[in-house]
Amino acid sequence: MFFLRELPTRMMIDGYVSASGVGDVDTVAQALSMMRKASQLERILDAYFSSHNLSQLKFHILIVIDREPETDSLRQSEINQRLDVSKPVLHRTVASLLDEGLLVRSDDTEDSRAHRLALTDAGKAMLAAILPGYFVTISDFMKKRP
Amino acid sequence: MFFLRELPTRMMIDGYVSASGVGDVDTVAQALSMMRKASQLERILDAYFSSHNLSQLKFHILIVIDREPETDSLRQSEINQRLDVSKPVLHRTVASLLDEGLLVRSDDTEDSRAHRLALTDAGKAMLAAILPGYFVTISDFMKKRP
DNA sequence: TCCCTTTAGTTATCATGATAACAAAAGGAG
DNA sequence: CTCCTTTTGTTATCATGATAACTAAAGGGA
Repeated sequence: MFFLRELPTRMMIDGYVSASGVGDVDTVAQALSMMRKASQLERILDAYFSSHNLSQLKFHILIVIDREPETDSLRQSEINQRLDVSKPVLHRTVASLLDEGLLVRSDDTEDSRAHRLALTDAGKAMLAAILPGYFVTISDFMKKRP
Repeated sequence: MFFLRELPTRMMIDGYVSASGVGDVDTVAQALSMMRKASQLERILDAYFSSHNLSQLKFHILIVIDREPETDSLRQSEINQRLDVSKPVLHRTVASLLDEGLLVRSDDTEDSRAHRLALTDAGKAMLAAILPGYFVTISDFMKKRP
């Protein structure tokens, strides 16, 4: 999360940077602007997910399973390869999705340590319900803050 | 935080979006790319701050006090006007900075509820020590991922 | 086969974000 | 001045991110 409401002007960055003579002022200004904008959009999306009793991470878990071309289920470790999140957090969040009935777990026939995770009908319905608003929210934000 | 390692292709987005006929595919793809990039940079910066026993928020608190043109101290509420963070989190983090000796607190002569928060010499030294690496880190990242 | 390393998942604990609800002081209308 | 509202700061509690350390199964080489 990037908290600064008012970004530093190029002059301010220059005051900090050129004292040390490192880095490019315009590039830094552009990066700060990107981080601020992304944080604002993240706040808006979090509120949207929250209103559907979901979170960004839960949504991403559902999405990576849903978009898999060959199969309709993934192992936790396979989800981990696709999502940049720690194992314990993924574990806890998957447990929560199982509890809420959006995912089902079945044994993996090839590895007794692992399980396969698939969307339930409720999980598919949740994705279908949430996706249009997700894209509209993003489009609207980008329109207002290009 | 935006977790998806591999962004959806425009075709995939189109598969999701055009089913509902809402939003612009290219705009959404651009927004997702921005969020992913910002999250990656945030991870790198968090690691950098962490190596100095700091955090993004602590850094931003120091910065907004330091860059104030008229005065060398701010109230907690004034910091809150400049940083997009909740009051309790700001309170806790300011307490931590006071504890670490990077900030000092003095009474506010005009409002007995409030206090004024200023950088200590250690706080100024911390900023001076961390800023060059901060800008270099951002510059390097943007160079590698334009 | 036996042993060592790697992989899958889990548990415990901590760090850092949020909201709700509160006290106390300030401020303003009558 | 008195009362009501707003502002400032705080506490309690929860949500969600991380690391460290663990078990159990799989896999691979001598």
